[in-house]
Amino acid sequence: MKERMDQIKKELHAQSYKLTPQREATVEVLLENEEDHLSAEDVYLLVKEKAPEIGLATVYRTLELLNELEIVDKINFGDGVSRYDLRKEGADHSHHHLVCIHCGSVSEIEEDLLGDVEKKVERDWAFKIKDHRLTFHGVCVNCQTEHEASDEAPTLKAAHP
Amino acid sequence: MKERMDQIKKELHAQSYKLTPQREATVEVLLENEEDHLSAEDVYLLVKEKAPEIGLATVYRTLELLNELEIVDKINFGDGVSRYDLRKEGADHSHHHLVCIHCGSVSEIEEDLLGDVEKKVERDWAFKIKDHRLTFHGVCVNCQTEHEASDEAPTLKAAHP
DNA sequence: ATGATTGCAAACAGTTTGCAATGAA
DNA sequence: TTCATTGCAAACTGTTTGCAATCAT
Repeated sequence: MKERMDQIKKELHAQSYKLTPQREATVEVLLENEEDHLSAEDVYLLVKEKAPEIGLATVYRTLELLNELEIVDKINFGDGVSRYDLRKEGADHSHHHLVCIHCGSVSEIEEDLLGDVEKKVERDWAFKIKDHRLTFHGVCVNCQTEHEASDEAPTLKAAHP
Repeated sequence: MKERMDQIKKELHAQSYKLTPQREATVEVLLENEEDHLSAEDVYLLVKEKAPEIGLATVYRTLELLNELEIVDKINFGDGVSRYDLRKEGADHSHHHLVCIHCGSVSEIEEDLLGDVEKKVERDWAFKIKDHRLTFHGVCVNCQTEHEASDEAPTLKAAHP
């Protein structure tokens, strides 16, 4: 985690952006909540604990900056809120998401499942792909078992295989 | 197109929703602009030509209704606007989109490219998929050729193969 | 020293809602 | 007739912006 932070600092410097305490605190929050999909407001509240003077506008500006630097992906699950998802170190694409339509939980698929599909799209549609957004809407394991006999039994325990 | 309209009317009736002129005009607009990805405001302006008294709120309410009935998919390309995409007759999933990061154009892939991927996700993540959102961000054919020698020559003419 | 960055408040944009009036069934 | 639906305006929510003060370099 420390290394990732240093690397991000380096990237900011490389583009001659200043490393302010506010930016540092924001990145810290993102690192500490890698698993989550925080909205700007969420980030704001968490950053406030470390840097109480920070303003919401600064959080927005920082998140936008991180998005431009491709450190973070701005994603959107259809509620009217943008969420910010830290990229894995070295990842060159946004990862996939599973959104449960019962409980609202969001989990991630880090494995890239689109390799073949992208090849096909680039070939058949002559479209040069730079990034993607893939989200599945459905029912997560917990909700499947809670909500009585489903018509198709779940096979695995969840978690990334 | 006429048949699709009748079918939609039937679906409204089936759920005992009333078929008002405003709803009819809205559906008409969606049918006449199937290729586009209209925002609520876009739809509003177009519907106003047929039914000048209509209010924006009614358009929003109608689009939400159509979304619930799965006649339309509410999609979001990351600008802060929801867009409404008419489903193909009988389609049980949202189709895929290609968004050009140069010119902003959006085109559609109607072929379902996710069959295998979904099988894998359902199996390995024990997630019951109900729908998906897949968008590729990249450079469309036009922009590839305009913007000088790209490092990889486009092979096809675009359009759905 | 100096231009980038910040906090604040005000401005915006898209969407939702309360309510009296209207209209489809 | 009767309850869903509409139009309007006002309310809301998330996000952006202008500006003087501040701070990293």
